[in-house]
Amino acid sequence: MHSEIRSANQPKPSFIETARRAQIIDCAVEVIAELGFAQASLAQIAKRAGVSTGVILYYFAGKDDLIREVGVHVFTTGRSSIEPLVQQQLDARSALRTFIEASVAYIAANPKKVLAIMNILRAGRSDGGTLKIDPTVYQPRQIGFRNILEWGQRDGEFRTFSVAVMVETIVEALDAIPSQLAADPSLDLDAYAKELVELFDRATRADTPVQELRVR
Amino acid sequence: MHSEIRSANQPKPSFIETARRAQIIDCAVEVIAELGFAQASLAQIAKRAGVSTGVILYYFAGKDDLIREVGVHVFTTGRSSIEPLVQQQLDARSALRTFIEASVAYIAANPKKVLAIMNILRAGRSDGGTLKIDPTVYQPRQIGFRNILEWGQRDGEFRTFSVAVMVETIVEALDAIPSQLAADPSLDLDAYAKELVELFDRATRADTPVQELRVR
Amino acid sequence: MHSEIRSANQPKPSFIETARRAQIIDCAVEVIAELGFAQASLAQIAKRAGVSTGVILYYFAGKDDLIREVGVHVFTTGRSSIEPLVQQQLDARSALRTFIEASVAYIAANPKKVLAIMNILRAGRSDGGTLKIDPTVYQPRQIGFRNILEWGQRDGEFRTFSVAVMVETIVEALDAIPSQLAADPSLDLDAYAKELVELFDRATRADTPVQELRVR
Amino acid sequence: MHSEIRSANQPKPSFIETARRAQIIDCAVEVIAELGFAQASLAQIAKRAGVSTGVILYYFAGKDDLIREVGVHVFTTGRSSIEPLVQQQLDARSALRTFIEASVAYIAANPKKVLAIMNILRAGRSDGGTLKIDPTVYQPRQIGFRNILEWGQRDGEFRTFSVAVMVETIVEALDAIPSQLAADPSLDLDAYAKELVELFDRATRADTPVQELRVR
DNA sequence: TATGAATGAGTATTCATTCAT
DNA sequence: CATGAATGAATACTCATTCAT
Repeated sequence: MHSEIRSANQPKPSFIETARRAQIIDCAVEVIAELGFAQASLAQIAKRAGVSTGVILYYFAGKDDLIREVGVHVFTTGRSSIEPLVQQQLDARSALRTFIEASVAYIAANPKKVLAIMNILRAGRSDGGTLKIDPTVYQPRQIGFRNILEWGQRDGEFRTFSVAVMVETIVEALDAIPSQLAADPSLDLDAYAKELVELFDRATRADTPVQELRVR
Repeated sequence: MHSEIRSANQPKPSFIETARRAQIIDCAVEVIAELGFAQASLAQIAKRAGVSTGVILYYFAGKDDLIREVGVHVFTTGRSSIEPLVQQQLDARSALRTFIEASVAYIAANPKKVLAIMNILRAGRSDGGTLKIDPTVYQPRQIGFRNILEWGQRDGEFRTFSVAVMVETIVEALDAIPSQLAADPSLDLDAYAKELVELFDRATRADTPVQELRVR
Repeated sequence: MHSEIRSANQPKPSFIETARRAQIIDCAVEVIAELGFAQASLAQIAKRAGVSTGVILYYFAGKDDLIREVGVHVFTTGRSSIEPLVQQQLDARSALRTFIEASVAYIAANPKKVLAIMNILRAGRSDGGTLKIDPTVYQPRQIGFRNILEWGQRDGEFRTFSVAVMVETIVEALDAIPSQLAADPSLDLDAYAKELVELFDRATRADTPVQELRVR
Repeated sequence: MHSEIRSANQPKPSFIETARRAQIIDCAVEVIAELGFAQASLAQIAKRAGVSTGVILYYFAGKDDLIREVGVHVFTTGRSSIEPLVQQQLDARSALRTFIEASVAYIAANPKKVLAIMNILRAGRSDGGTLKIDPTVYQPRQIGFRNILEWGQRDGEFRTFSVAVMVETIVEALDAIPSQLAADPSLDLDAYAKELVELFDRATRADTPVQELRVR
C-alpha cells in the first residue's frame, strides 16, 4: 500500500487515498514552512492534519517518502504554472524574462509551498547522505533555464558567458525570495521581479544591439 | 570556563584551552560540512575530535554556543581576508569586483568552513525561533555590498536599481558556490569568479560610458 | 495524549490508557517511596513497570507532569477518605481528633503513597524554583486544620494560640510518620494516633472546663 | 589526605587545611540552603568558594563525605550552643522549655545552616540507600529530648505519654521552622518559640497541679 | 482504513570523579 | 596544594517506526 508497492500492483488509487495523500502533503508543507524542516516531525504534521501519525505512515513509506512527495508536488505544480507561459515566448530574451516573472508570481501565489521546499532543500542531506529531494524533481528548472540561455547564445541575443554559472545565479536569486517574503510579508514581489528581470537581462544580453527591454 | 563567563573574569585562556577550542571548532566545521547540520550531533563532533562529548561541553556552554562560535570564527577570518583588499579600491566598480573575487578566493581556500556556515545558516531557526548565528556576525557582509552599491550609484558608476535586491542576488550567488564545490571539487573557481564579476558588472554599471571592464 | 491536551479535547481516555497511567503512577509511587525522590529516575520507574521509558513520556507530558499527577492522586484519595469523616463532627474538638485519626489511618492504609509524597515535597524545589507539587493540591489539608482550629477558638473549645504555628506543628507531626513507619514497619499506628490526639487535644483545649476527652 | 586516611596517620591538620575545610563547608551550607540539595553540585559549591572542584575532592573523600561533614559541623555547633543552657535547668519542665527556646534561637542565629541541614536530611537517601548524614550526628538531639521527657515523667512533672511520639513531634515542629523562615524572613521567631513552648508544656505536663508556666 | 500503543535509538546536558601537571 | 582537563555514566526527552487491533 505504500507508494513503492503501490506503483507496482495498484494502478488505481482510491478517491479517499488521493485525498488523504493530498491533505497530508498540504499539512506537511504548512508545518515545514512555519516551523522549519528540523521542527517538522511526523507528530507535528499529523497533529496539523488531525490524524494519527500512523496514517501518514500508512500512505507514505516513511518520512523520507513524504518529504520526497512534497517536493514532487510543489515542483510539479510550479512547473505546470510556469512552463506554458515560457513556451509561448518566441525569443530567448522574452523567455528568460517570462521564466523569472512566472517564477516570482508562483512564489507570490504559493509562498508556503515554496518556502517549505526551500527549507527542505537547504536542510542538507538525509542520514545516508542522499538528498532529501531527488534531483530529477528539481533539475528540470535548471534545465529550463539552461535551454533558454543556450538558445539565446545560439541566436546571438545573449553574450558569451558560462551557462552553468548564470543558471545557478538566477536560480539562487529566485530561491532567496521565499525566506525574505516570510521575514517581510509586505515585500513587493512585482517590483522584485522587475529588478531581477532587468538585472539578468543586462547580465545576459549581447553588447551591440543596445535595444531596450520593453516593459510589459 | 565557558565563553561567556570567560570573557568577564579570565583574561588569559590557557594554551591547551585555545588549542582544544580551535580543534573542536575545526571538527565541528568538518562534520557540519560533510554530514549537514542536522546530522552534526555533539557525539559526531566529539568522535571526529577523538574526545568524549563531555569535553565539548567543558569548553563550550552548549551546542548553541559551539555553533555560534563556529559562525564567529568563519565570518571573522573571512572578513579579515576580504575587507582589506576591498578597502584599497578607489572606485565602486573595482570594489565590487574585488569583493566578489576575494569572496570566491576565500571559499576556494576554505571550502569546508564556508560550506559548514551555509549548512548552519540554511538549516533554519532554532527551537526558540532564534537564529543559530547572530545577524551581527553575518550581516556585515551584506552591509559591505550595500555600501559599495550605494557608493557606485552616488558616483554615477552604477545605474539605478534596488540595492536590496542586488545585494541579495550577489550574496546568494556567492553562497551557492560551496555546495557546488562540494559536489564537484574540480570546479574552476577562478573562472567562476570571473563569470560572476562580469555578470554583476554588467548588471550594475551605468549605461552611457560603455567602458570595458579591464581584465586583471 | 498528554494530560493537558487531553482535558481539552479528548473527554474519554481509553481503558488501556487509564490503566497504564494508573500503573505508572503506582510504580512511580513505589520507586519514590523506596529509593527516594532523587533516585527516582524515569528509567527506574519504567523498569519497575516493565516498560520502556518512552511509555511514560507517551502518557505523561514529562517527568514533572508525572510527579504532579502522583501528588494529585495521593492527595485526592487521601482527602476523600478523610474529609467526609471530619465533616460529620459537630464540635471542633471532635473534628480535630477525627482529622488526626483519619490521617493516621490513611497513612496506615497507604504507607507507600504517603511516603512517596513526603519524599517529593521534602525534596525541595525544581530547577526553575517552582514547587514539584502545586500548593493547591496539598494546601487544602492545612486549610482544613486551620478552619477547625479557628472554629474551636470561636466556640471557646480551644484556648488562644497561634493557629499558624499549631497547624504547622500538627501537619509536621503527621508527616513525620511515613518515614518512621518505613524504618520500622511494626510501628503501632493506632497507638501513635491516640498519642497525637491526646497531645494536640491538650495543646489546644481551653483551660476551664477540664472536661475529659472521651475515648472512643 | 582525605579525611578517613587523615584520622589514621596525620594527627595535626595544618592551618591551611582547617581553613579550607571550614571555607568549603560554609560554601556548601550556603549553596544547599539557597539552591536546595538537588541543585547543590560540587561545581556550584566550588564556584561559590572561588576554587576548582578538585580542591573540594582534595579535602573531602567525595561529595558524600563533604555532606556528612556539613552535618557534623552544623549539629556540633548547634549542640554546643544549646546543651549548656539546657543543662543548667533544675527541672524537666524548664529544661524542655529551654531546649525549645534555644533551638529556635539557634535557627534564628543560623538560618542558612539549619536550612541546609533540613534540605540534606529531607532529600532522602544516597544511592546505596544509606542516609546522607549519620544518625549518630543528629540523634543526640532526640536523645536529649528523650532524657528530659523521661526525667519529667519520673519526677511527676509530666503526664504519661509515649516519649517516642512526643520527641518526634517536638523535633519535627522545630525542623519545620527553617523552611518557613526561608519563605518568610519576617517570621517572628520569638513568638514562634513562645507558642511552641506553651504548646508542648500543655502537651506534656501532669494534670493535677495546674501550676502556671512562668513567663521569663 | 485508521488508531493508539509501544519501542529503541539518538539527542543535549549534568555531574562526581580521576589524574597529570 | 591546587588546577584544569577529561571521562563516563546517568539524566530527561524526541522521534520515526512497528504492530496489534
